Amino acid sequence: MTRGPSSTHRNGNAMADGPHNPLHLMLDRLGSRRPFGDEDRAAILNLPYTRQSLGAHAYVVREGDKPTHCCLLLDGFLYRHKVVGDGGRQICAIHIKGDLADLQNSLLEEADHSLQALTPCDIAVIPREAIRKLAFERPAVGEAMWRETLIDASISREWITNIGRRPARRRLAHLLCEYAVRLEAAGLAEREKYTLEMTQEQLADCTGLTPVHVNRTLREMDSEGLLTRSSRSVAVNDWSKLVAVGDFRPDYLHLPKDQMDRYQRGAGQSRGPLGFG
Amino acid sequence: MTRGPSSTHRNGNAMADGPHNPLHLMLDRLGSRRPFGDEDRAAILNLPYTRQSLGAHAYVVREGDKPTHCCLLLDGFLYRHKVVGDGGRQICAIHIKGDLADLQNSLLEEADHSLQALTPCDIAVIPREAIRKLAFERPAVGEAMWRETLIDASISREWITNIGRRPARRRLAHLLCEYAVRLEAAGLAEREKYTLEMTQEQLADCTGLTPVHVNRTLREMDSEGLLTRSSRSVAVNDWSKLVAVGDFRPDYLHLPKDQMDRYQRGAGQSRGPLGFG
DNA sequence: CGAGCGTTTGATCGGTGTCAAGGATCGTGG
DNA sequence: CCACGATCCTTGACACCGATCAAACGCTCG
Repeated sequence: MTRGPSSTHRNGNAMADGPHNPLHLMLDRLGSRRPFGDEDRAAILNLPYTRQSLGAHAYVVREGDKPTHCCLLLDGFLYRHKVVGDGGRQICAIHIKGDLADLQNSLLEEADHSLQALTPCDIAVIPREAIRKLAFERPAVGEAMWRETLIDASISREWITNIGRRPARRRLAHLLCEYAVRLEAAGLAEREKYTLEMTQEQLADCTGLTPVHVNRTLREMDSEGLLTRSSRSVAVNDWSKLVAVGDFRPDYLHLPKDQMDRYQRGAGQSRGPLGFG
Repeated sequence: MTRGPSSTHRNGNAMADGPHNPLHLMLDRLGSRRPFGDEDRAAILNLPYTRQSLGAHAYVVREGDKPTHCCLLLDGFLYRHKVVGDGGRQICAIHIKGDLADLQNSLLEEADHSLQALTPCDIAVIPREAIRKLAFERPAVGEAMWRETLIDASISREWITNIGRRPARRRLAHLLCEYAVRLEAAGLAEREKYTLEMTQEQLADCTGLTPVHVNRTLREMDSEGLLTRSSRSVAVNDWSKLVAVGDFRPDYLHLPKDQMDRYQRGAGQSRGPLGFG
């Protein structure tokens, strides 16, 4: 239940940019908007890190911890959540391969929420001091990291809106759209056919609903032909319809422009009133 | 309804740190955790800015805009909100005097939500390029600004949790606690007696409830003696009880340590089960 | 084959939303 | 200083979405 088993260690050195350095993932992510110069690249690839494997449900950070490291997700899925006084759990973010899952812990002293493995994961754990040093010595990298945290915050705002102002159907559809677009944008799946690595209980914790109600709603959407489920995988039968039901506009994901165009108007709707109640 | 009337202009110059420079507010906020050196201080105080007065409901930024400036709130209250397809509004943040209300717009190209005046406001509007330049040339300042955005994100996560997993009573109580603590921490009011600059409709838009239900719930809390309302001001009769009802733990606000101690345990409860349903 | 977990289903309850109307308050102009 | 309109607050009756409780079902993996 806590930290996973296998763990290799390795430090920055002259061979840092060998092809199997997992920090390439971080480099790609941070450099996606504007490519880095050689020195910036080298600085990222020379970051010290420890590689770890986590079993499902393993904690990376617990609420209240004073984190010493940040976490780059190399494979699998992580989620972040908070717990309320009566035991309820609220998931406030899902992370996919390539995400820097808790950059905020590099500057804030105490973790205000927990970070946990959704599926078995591989992560690279980077000392928070190294992250800070990099951020402030190499402005281009610092900007990219700051930017990542800002996008994370933008997604949080959309979740607030989703949970606060959309009924269950739309709420779930919106989550499915977001998940699909992020997976596809990361090159991990097609937006119309992917594996949803969440139980219905976890979906409920993302959306502020009950597992039972998630079940009924999903089932309803399935029987209407909106989507097709089998075990954990989801096939979206009609993307533009799902977008309409979910009231989904991807602007808040702040994707690179070329990617944005693919989602901008799944069916032509944008700000107008909603179809497909 | 849009931008307010009066507007003086002024640029960075040798007299920048005169006593009436409104950027002192920014300096105090950013330097609250760790004081700046002289050069950092000067760099902040020499930032170019334009001063503006806004009427209530005036927009500073609209969703979809490509902002060219960031906004330092000198006086009054601002709020940020998103609108869903069927017209519902969700407020996702409240800003008080001294807040840098939309720092994210310094790095993200397109505003993913609107920024609007809750009350008549004075703001200083700073070119986004100047903010970026400052952030990356003066690491100590950049770190403080990044940190501000991270705290903002932390509050967003708490709102997700509040809206997603707490019933109306707790939800409202939580919001009242947060507001009180932030006001007091900024030296603007006492946490047990302050003016709540929001209509019940706006409270509803913060909490994902209906105005009618906000009214009943508030009224119920009033008649129970939890709080006393008169026009817009709120007197908290029993802080520790409100904290208990609101399931409020202030850690997520990441206040400076000395301030934190005052709120940490209003009544001794912390993670345990809740009293006062 | 059994245990454990996740899904499905039905019956019922209750918290919040909706609709509608009346009352209070406040700023503004006559 | 009063009248007026606009905005906000208050209240009641009722509807409904989603929660709760409880049980059975179906995978999947030792």
